[in-house]
Amino acid sequence: MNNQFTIALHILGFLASRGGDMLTSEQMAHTYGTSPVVLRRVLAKLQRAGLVETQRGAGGGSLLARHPSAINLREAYEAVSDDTVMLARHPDGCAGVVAPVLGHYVNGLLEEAERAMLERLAAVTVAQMDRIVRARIGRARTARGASAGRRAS
Amino acid sequence: MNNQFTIALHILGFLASRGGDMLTSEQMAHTYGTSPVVLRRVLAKLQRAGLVETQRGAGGGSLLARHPSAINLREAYEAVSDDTVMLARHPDGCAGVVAPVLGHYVNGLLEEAERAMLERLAAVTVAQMDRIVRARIGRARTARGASAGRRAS
DNA sequence: CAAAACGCTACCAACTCAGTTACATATTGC
DNA sequence: GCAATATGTAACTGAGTTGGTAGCGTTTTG
Repeated sequence: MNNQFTIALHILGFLASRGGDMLTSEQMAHTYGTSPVVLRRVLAKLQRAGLVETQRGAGGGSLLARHPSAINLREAYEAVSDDTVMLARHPDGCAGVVAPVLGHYVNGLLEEAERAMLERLAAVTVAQMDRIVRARIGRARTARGASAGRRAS
Repeated sequence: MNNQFTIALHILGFLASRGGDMLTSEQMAHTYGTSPVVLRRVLAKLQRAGLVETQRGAGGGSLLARHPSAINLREAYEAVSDDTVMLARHPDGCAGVVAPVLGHYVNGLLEEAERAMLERLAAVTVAQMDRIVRARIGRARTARGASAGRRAS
């Protein structure tokens, strides 16, 4: 469920970059380099979480269910991670006096560490992501144009 | 390599709780609920990272290589995670104009999110962990004693 | 030399997961 | 209604991962 997060970010970022256009799973799968079915598996989770909407049939596809500024990356992570934790937890039923107490404390720590990561993800919205990607593409384009101009002159 | 982190924390915490005693992999494996070989696989990594020292032969075992206050949990994590990243990265070779740029940016974000988690882990030392576990065990003991006393009276 | 303990390799069973195939369903446009 | 297009989903497969086990060698103690 970890690679799915990367696919989810691709979907959200790609949809945002098209500014409201509907895109088919085929298109998104191709640009990511995977199969439409794999991509749709992620799309189904994002849909269940209310982040995208999809329409079936001819001319169908998917688009963002909310404004890009109202979707943060933590939501995307939670949409694709089915109740699994990132860091494995200490098992129950450890023997002795120390181990069970230690295990309980460690589990709390692991939870905190994960929360730190999720909060970092929550601080980024799809809109911010889109803005930066657009800027980079624009910069690359002008740089190319400038160097082409220099080369031409 | 993720469950190994939990085992690593068990090892470090358990060794600290014994205050410098040498413990065999058998003892530590039993309290965690796994086999000595599995535990030694983690022990080998901790040893390579310089966190524990082990002695072979009869009467052998392992102990912390440094003072518990000089070992933080991030070191433990890096000792057991062999160059693997926690969050899968965006693949190379995406098609189109947007996807490669988006992928590059997303990878930076994932790195930041992981760093946030590691920094949270780095803020905790084995000594702090040990102090809290000791306190909890002590509290549980007095509570048991008090309720036993109340019951007896 | 025997016992205890680690070190390491090889192998197995279970699990996960991306990818593929196949088929059902929904929508559009003729 | 029919054909074309797209999603929805289930089943299967092959690769990779991992915890557990067994076996053998090595080191240390007594």
